[in-house]
Amino acid sequence: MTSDRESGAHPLGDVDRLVHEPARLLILSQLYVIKACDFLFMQKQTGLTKGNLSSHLTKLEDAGYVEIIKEFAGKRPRTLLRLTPSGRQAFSNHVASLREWMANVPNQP
Amino acid sequence: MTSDRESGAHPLGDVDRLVHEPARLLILSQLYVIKACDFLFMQKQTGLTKGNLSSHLTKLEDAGYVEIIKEFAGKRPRTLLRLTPSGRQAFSNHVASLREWMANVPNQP
DNA sequence: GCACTTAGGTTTGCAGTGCAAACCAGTTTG
DNA sequence: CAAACTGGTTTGCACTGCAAACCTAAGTGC
Repeated sequence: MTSDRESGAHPLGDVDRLVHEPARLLILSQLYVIKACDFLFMQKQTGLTKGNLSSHLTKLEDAGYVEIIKEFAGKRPRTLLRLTPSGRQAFSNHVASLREWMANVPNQP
Repeated sequence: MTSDRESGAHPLGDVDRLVHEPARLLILSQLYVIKACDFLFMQKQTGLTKGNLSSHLTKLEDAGYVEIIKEFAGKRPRTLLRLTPSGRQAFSNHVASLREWMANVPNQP
């Protein structure tokens, strides 16, 4: 019964996979800077398909990382996206982990 | 018939998901520095379970990113791991993409 | 008024993946 | 000889990312 798994105290060992996903990194990094935008703007910025973007957003919303506000602009629906405080925190932590990890990766091939 | 998907020329848009996986980032970054090691050493370093490590290594081998050399140390089998040139290249590219992307992420919350 | 298109997304189907548990061949120990 | 350990590999499964298909409401041609 040797316990097989070791400590796991590595910078990347217990990374938040919800944040680590590339598409979501793009979404979060946008919101991290611009505070709020609508669905279509985000689609342009990230290059994702609507379906794809929609499901990533839902996932981020379920995690409490982004707030999805639906309102009407005139008579047309519009979806506003905003980073929640805990989303901001999670993203910031993730980037910090990456930076820390990368600090140990030498530059020269 | 609006084409839905946009260019996708973002730094993270077409990231190599084989490399991006956290467990594999750990493996590759180890090999990037130490040139070669055996299975158990890698397990200690990464904190992965054997099964998990084994399957990640197989995947990296299939991709041509690591070389898995089986030999005997006395009477006991030993598995040596080494980064291939293309693995080194792929990892290096990936880190470069991350660095580039992170350069646009502001430090302050 | 009525068909058709467009905007703005959501839901569905499916292939691919990461994970640990179960397994296995060979070796050492009691 | 049996039990336990080494050094891994294979299996089973739940989850996930993706694009295609779908949906509802607003505009447009006639």
